[in-house]
Amino acid sequence: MAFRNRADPEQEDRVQRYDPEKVETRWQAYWEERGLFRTDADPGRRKFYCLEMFPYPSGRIHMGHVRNYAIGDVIARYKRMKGFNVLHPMGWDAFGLPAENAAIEHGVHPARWTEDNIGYMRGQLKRMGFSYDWTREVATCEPRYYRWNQWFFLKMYERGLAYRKDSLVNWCPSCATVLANEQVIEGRCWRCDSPVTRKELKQWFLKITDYAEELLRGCDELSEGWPEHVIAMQRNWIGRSEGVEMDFPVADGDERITIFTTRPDTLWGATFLCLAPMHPLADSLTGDREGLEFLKSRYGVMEEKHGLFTGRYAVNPVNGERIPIYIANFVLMEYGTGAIMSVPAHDQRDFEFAQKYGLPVRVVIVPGEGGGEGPLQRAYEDEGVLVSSGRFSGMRSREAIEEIGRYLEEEGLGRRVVNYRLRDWGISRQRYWGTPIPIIYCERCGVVPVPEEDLPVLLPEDVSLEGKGSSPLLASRSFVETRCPECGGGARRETDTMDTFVDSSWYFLAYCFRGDIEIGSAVRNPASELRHWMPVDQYIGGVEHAVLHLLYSRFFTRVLRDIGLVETSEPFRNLLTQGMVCKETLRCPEHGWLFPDEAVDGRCSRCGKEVESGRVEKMSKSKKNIVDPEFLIRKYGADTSRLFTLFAAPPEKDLEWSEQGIEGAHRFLNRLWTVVTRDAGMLRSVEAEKGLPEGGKGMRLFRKTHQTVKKVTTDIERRFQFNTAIASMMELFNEISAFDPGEAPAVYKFSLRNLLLMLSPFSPHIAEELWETMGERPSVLEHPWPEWDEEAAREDEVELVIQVNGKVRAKTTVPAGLDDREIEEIALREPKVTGFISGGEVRKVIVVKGRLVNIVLG
RNA sequence: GCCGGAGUGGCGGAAUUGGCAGACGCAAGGGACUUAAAAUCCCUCGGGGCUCGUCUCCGUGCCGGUUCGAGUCCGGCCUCCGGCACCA
Repeated sequence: MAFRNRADPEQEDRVQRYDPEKVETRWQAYWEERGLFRTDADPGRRKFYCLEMFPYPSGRIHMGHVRNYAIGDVIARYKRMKGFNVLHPMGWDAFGLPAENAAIEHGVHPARWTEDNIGYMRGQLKRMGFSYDWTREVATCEPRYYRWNQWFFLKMYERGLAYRKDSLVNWCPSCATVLANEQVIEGRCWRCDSPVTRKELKQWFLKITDYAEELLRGCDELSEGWPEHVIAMQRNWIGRSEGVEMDFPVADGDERITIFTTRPDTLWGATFLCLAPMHPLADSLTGDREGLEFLKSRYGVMEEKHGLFTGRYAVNPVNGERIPIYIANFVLMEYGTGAIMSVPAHDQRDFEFAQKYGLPVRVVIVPGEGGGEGPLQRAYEDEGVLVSSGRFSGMRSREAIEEIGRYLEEEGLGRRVVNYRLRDWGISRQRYWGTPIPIIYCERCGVVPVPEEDLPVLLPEDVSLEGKGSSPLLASRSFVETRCPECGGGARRETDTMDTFVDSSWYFLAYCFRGDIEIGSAVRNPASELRHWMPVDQYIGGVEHAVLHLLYSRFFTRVLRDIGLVETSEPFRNLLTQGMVCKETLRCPEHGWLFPDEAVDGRCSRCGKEVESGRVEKMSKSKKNIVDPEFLIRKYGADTSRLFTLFAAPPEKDLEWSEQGIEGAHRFLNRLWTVVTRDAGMLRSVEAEKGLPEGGKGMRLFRKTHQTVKKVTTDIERRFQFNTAIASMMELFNEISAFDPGEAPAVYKFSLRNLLLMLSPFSPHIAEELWETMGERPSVLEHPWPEWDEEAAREDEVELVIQVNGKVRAKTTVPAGLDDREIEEIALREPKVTGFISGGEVRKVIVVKGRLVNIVLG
C-alpha cells in the first residue's frame, strides 16, 4: 500500500475536488485558442466528413440535440485520433415559421430573434465541448447562403425542373396560410389545431418525380450504410407500382377517359367509372355545378364516399359494355390519371361506393378451386382465377395481368405504365421568413427568371408582420415593384418564399467552403473543395427526417450532379438515426401536466394532490416531461451529460431519461478523478509499461487493458455501440481502482493512460485534465487512438464449460490452446462429470475450442 | 389494412452471427467509516426448492420445429412502438 492511504487527511486535502465547470471551461478555451478543430483539405490524409443534422435556432438546445451531437462528436474525435482529416461543421437551419410567430407575438423582427437565438445556442454548444470547425458555420437566413437557393432554383428552371401550376394545397383558415403536408397532423393544423381545408393556388414545384426511378434504385446502393427501416420508408414513399393505362371512349361523344389500374385482370368486372372532382372532363360531363362543388369540398375527406352520376356512359373497350360515369370525392387527381375503373367485386372502396349508390357487383375472380358462391359481404381483393372474362377465363391472376397487358398493347387499347406515389415538391410558401423565389412577372413577357447576376434577391427588412396570412411580401411595394429584366417595363416580383426544406437540401455542400460559399465556381471544377469533401461519410440525426429531408437531399444531390457540381449521387454514405430522448410524464388532476420539479414526493407542489405518472414519452414542452441540458451542465458538467446519454442506450434506440442514471455516470468520472489526482505524483514519475510483464497481478491488468482497447475499438467500429464501449471502460477502471499501484507502477500508468485516451472522445475535458495531471503532454486528443496487441490480449488460461446432454455440469480452468482430444480427455475425467456419465454410453463429444465441451450420452 | 422494428431481472440494457443468459450501470438490502448525515468503501442481489452446497429444478412474450446444444435459426400466434394509408 505504498501509494494509497484513504484515511490520510493530509492527502485528502491535497487532492482537489472534481469541479466540472472549472475543468471544462479551461479546456474549451485551450482548444479554441489553438484552433484545434479547424480543418483544411489535406490530400495527404484520408478525409472523413462527419455531419449532424443542423438545428433550428428555437432558443435553446434540448436533450435531443445533446444526444445527436454527443454521438457525432464521439465519431468525429475518434476518427481524428485514428488519423483521419475530419470535417465536422455546424450551422443553423435559420428560416422558418417560429421566427415569424415571435415577430407577430412579441414584435421582434425575425432576423433579430433568429440572430439572438443563434448566439445563445452557439454558446451552449461550445459549452458542451463539441469539436466543431466554427469557421465554417452557416446560417441559412444569410443572403450569402440563400442566394444559392435562388441560384439552384434558376438552374432547375432552366432544365424544366422548376415549374408553376395550379394545385390544391392544405389551407389553415385560422392561420390563413398554406401548410406543408408534414404540418398537417391528422387533418388538423399543427399549430392551432383547427381543421385543414383545401384551396386551389398557383404554386412553384420542383420535379422530383423525374428522379423517382433513380431515387428508388439508389436505395440498393444505400443498403450498406443506411438503416434498413429508413430505406424501407424511402421506397415506400416513392411507391412504385406497375399497371396499365387504358382509354374508355365516352358513349355519344368524342371524349376519352384514361384510367390507370394495377389489376387489368379485373377489367371484365368494371361496372362503372369514377373521375376525380378536379378531372378536366368532370365539368363538361355533368351539368350539376352544385353537386360538383359539393364533391370538391369533400375531396380528401375520408369519413364518407360521395358520388355524382354524370348521366353519361363509357364503353368498356374489352367487351363493348356501356357503364355509367360517376364523379367521386375519393378519387385522387394527383395519382395515376385522376380517373379509375371501378370493380366493386374486387376493390373494397369501389364495393362501398357501389353499395351506397346501388351499382352492380360482378365477380370475375374466384379464389383457387371453386367456392366464392353467394353475394359478397366485402370485396375479394386477393388474386385467384378469372371467370366471365372472355378468353382469359380460367387463367390465374398473376398470369392474366401479364397476358392482358400484352393484349391491350397489341390491340391498341392501352399501355403498360409505371406510376409513383411520389408527387412533385411544392415549394411555395405564403410566408415572410424564407428565401424569395427569384421570379418576375411581366405583363408583356410573362414569367421571367431573375438573371443570375442580379442574385441574391434580398428579403426586404421593412415588412410589417401582423399574422394576416397573405404573403407578407405583398405588402412591401419596394420589393414587389420592379423592372422586367427582358423588356425593362414595369413588373412584379413573386412574393412567395421557398419551403425551408430547400435550405436543408444542400447545406452539407456549404460547409465544404471556408468563408465564401463558392458554388458557382465549383461547377465542373475538379479542384473544388466540394469534390474533396463530398459525400458525407457519416450523417447523424433523428428518424423524424427519414423521408422528407433525406429524400429531398438525395434529389438535390442528383440534380447538382447533373449540373456538374458534385460527382456523387448520394449525399450521405452512412446514416445513423438516433432514437428519441424520452421521460415519464407527470400529471396533476388539477393542474395538468407537470414539470419534473413540480412534483415533490409524488405530490403536486402547488395543490398537494397526488401526481399520476403517465407513459414514458418523447420529451416535449407540451407534456412538460423535459430536462434542460443547461441545468445538467450546471449540476454535473458537460462530460457527465455526454457520457450518460451515450451510456444509457445504444444510439439508435430510444433513451429513457433517468435522474439516478446520470448520477451513476457522474460517480464514475468522480472516482476516476480521485484515483488519478491521488496518485498524480507517482504517475508522473514512471514510464508506462510497454512489453508484456512477467506475471502476477501486473500482467493481468496489462492484459485486461489490451482486451479493453480491443473491445472499445470494435464496439465503436461496428455499429457505434457506445454503451458497451463505456461499460467495458468502467470494467477496466474497476480493475484499476482495485489494483495496488505499488505492485507494478508502470502497468498502472499504462492502464490509466489508455483509459484516458479511450475516454477522450466521450468525456473530452476530464480526459484532457487528467492526462495533464498524469504528466502527459496535452492535448490528449492529438494523440493517436491506442492499438491493442493480440498476443498481450490473449488469455493463457480459459474456463472450460462441461455439459452433459446440453446441461452445464461442471466448469474447470484449463490452459489455452489445447487441442480437441486433450479437452475431451479433461472433460471425461472431471470428477463431477463422471457421475452423470456412468449411467449411459458416451455417444458423441462436441468440443467448441476454448469454450465448451458437450458430452452426449446414447 | 400495408411496410418496418422490438418483446431478456425491480429498471436501463449485455450476450464472437447457434455454445456459461443477465456484462456494465441504476435501484434495493446488509455492513464499514462518522457524534450524525452526505460522500466514499466492502458484501448480497432472476425465481423456486432443500440436506444451504463446488447442490438442484425452472427461467429470454406464447405454441411448435430444427439441432448434441436455441435469447439467437425456421413455422404459426400474441402484445407494444414507429412509418404510410381511399395511391386504384
